[in-house]
Amino acid sequence: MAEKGPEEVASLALERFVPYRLSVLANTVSRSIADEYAQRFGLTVPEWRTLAVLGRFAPLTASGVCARTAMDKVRVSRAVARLTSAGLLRRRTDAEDRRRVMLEMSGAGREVYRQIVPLALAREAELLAALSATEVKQLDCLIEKLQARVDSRTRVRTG
Amino acid sequence: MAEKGPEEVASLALERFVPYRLSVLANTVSRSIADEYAQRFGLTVPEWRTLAVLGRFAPLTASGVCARTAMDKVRVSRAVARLTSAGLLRRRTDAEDRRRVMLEMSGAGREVYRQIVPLALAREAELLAALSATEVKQLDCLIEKLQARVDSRTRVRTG
DNA sequence: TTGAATTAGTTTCACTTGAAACTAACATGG
DNA sequence: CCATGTTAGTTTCAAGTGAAACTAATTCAA
Repeated sequence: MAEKGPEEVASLALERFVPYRLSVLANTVSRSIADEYAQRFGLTVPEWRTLAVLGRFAPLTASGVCARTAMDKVRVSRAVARLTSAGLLRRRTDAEDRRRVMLEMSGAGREVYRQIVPLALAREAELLAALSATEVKQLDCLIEKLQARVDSRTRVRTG
Repeated sequence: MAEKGPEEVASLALERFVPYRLSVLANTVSRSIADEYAQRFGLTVPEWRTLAVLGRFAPLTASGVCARTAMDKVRVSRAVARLTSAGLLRRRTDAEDRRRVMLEMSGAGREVYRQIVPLALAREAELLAALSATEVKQLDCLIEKLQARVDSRTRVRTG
């Protein structure tokens, strides 16, 4: 990309480097949303993600949560432990296979979920308000393609 | 976005949720590059970022590194400490203001930099190979707009 | 059967992280 | 001057993290 003479050392403009920019953007976004989850609901990101997938796919096993949240089993295990002791989740050992723990939200969990979903959607909308409808579609498409790219490179680590 | 009847609770498809997707993408990308830096050079991401900005703007103070890497002063302080003890950086107390530490790469640091820059650029190119030239420009533009959006919302924390 | 291999989930441990407290040096108003 | 405030950078401490080790349950092969 950058031209360089015979004696010149290649240099790199960090502020133009896509991996860096993606990382900064994603962290800024995550951080600001995470702060709000923490303040209003006392939830961390792994906890919120766990609720999010249980809101759509309950009951799920812990590994089902892993598969749908891109979190490893250690994070899921801890998120589930905290949510359970906070009374937001119910755990039930599967009778079919007693290694498995079936997870679903309690009434209190559903109540938190009911409140947090519109908030999450509003934050997303607020972010995407920086873009036109066309750009939002472009973004969707670009993320999809880039993720497919890195997935094909990186061996998928299913905890 | 999602339709819902009077009794239905709003739900959220995590796999379509932009903040989540951005986070997963950025982390996958960062992780795969970080693994390579670690294997080949024994460098962490904060260390590499520090070298990257010193490669273009040396000499810099620690807070200059902060400003150009979006890292807080604690991270920079530690990255600088490790790089210095690895012999890749030279620290010199500024005579003008003895609180300040002027940083620049040592010969060994420049050698590592010289090797790591092409590798970083190659990894970026490999990622962007998933996209057409037009899409690369779109990506650039979208990241810019989204970052500007979150910067205007989030108070900038200059350590 | 039964013993080896596999799978689900938890715990341990060494490491990273960042807010807050801290140290040292500079600036400024009285 | 000197006391008060501010700035540069470091250290502390209480979390979060994930690889590896672990426990317990299931499957599979001989």
